[in-house]
Amino acid sequence: MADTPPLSTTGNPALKLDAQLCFALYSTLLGVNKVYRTLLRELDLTYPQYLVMLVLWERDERNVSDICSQLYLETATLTPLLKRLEARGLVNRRRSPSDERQVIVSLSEAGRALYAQVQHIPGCMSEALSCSQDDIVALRKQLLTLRDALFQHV
Amino acid sequence: MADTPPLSTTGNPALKLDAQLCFALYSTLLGVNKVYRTLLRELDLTYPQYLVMLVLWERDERNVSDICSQLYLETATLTPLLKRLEARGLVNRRRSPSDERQVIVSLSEAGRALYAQVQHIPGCMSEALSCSQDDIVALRKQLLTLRDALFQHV
DNA sequence: GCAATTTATATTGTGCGCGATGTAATTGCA
DNA sequence: TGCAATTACATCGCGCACAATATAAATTGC
Repeated sequence: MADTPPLSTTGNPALKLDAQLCFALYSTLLGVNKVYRTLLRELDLTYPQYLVMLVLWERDERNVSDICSQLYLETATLTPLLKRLEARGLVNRRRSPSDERQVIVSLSEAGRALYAQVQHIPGCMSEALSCSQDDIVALRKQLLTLRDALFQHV
Repeated sequence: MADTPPLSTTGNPALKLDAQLCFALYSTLLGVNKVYRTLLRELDLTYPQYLVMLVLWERDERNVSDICSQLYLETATLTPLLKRLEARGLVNRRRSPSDERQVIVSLSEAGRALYAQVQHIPGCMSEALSCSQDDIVALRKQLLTLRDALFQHV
């Protein structure tokens, strides 16, 4: 039954695209990225670069693995990204004197100053989501539960 | 106020990473991809490739822009992906005789046969999400509402 | 009937995102 | 003390994802 030729009327309903939570997540994120691209274009930042700036604005002087774990990314992703931010003059990178294996990432003056230029972004995104603040809070909570389950599973 | 040096106690609360719905979405999708990578490794498929196969299993013989619009992707993303699936022998690509601009994508015999090998995947993913079916349905619905708002906004 | 426009797909360049692998610094422990 | 194991980061290769651009086919307007 399950492995018969997949005609739309006979296929496994769980394999239908429009039934899948993961595709809803995936395609929604495509939309999020699209909106962020327009919001961040004038700052010449990508969304992942913006995320790195957000974590540094919250707490400066962090090593790479700190940033990795907060953003759920691998160093293979962040090392080149941080080098691009350094090349743009937004962050500095230096080895920790106490542990030469660690690279300490810190905001440059320009990186700190950029904070003033992103104040409107949460509001713009909120508007794009056109969704009540209560819904946003509830949805965020549900997603974090999912995220924990997914990362725990692997 | 908003553009003072971003100390963690004085910064704009809306710019805190852990308050952001979009980061919850982003990081949750990283987890989804991680789980799919392990599930799809034995089939040697990536998640976007799996999505293309899903849409073809639902309805075969579709042109590229059909697939693009159903997956919310651009042709610049799908054209190389489809060529890789063709090189793997899972799909065929041919120009439409009635409109030479269109490329019709269809399942090969191997592509159809692969359907039998993915029957367990929704169940595995469901388990990884460790979340009630009702929650999944509700969450999916909320995400689709968000997605519509985001794509309408741009 | 043919130029202008639109449509469908392809190409190029840039930036993620990560598995696999490498290297140097540090730690642990016999 | 010495050396194996671990940790922190970097590098490489591949596959998305898309903006910008190109090209050819089809359609429209006149």
